[in-house]
Amino acid sequence: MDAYEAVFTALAHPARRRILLTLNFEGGSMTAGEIADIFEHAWPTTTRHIRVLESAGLLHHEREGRNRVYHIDRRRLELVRDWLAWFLKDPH
Amino acid sequence: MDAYEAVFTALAHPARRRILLTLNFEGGSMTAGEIADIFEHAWPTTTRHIRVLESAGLLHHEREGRNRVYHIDRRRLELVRDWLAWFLKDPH
DNA sequence: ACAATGCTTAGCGTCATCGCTAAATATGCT
DNA sequence: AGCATATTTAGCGATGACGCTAAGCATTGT
Repeated sequence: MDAYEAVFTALAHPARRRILLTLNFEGGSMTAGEIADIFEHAWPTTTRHIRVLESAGLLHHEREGRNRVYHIDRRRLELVRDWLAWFLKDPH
Repeated sequence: MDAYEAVFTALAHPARRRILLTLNFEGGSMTAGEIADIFEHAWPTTTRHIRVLESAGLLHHEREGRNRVYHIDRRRLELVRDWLAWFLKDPH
């Protein structure tokens, strides 16, 4: 699966966009539990969304005791910005 | 369906991203047939992709004889750029 | 009026996505 | 060791996305 494909697919679901936004405004790092708490969804549902984001390279995680702390990778979003640049070259 | 949802969903499929890119480089306008020709897909498949793009507001069309000419709406892509801005505020 | 061209609509099959619940795993606490 | 906490993995069911073929419309040309 190529990079664009993975990233655009990851961004296609509102829950996943919301995870990224929340993570962003919380400073870039949150535990799985904190992320799960922003949704009404059952936790495993959120776990899967997180996995999609992570395998798109938009997140990565590290263990911290029994928590997993997820970090946003903002650089990965530049891929989208770069794709957009083909269209929005001239700022108007 | 809200605007972000429609646009991000539309961009999630490689065929649809390719339609936009091709349209962009061909000057912004192409007939349905020209668009269909860039794919191996059966024509109705492309018709549906076009419809997804159009209902996301990324395309609109007009009749011209028996052709339908599709135009890209680049302004609609600014929605994505604006969403990205939350993350990529400081240019780096 | 008829045929050809350009394109869409209808409808089907298959596979992926997304929600769920139940069970497993890993770490920490007593 | 045993229990609680944090989180994932497994697996199910419903719905939707996406490919296809066949049929339908509209416009143009003879």
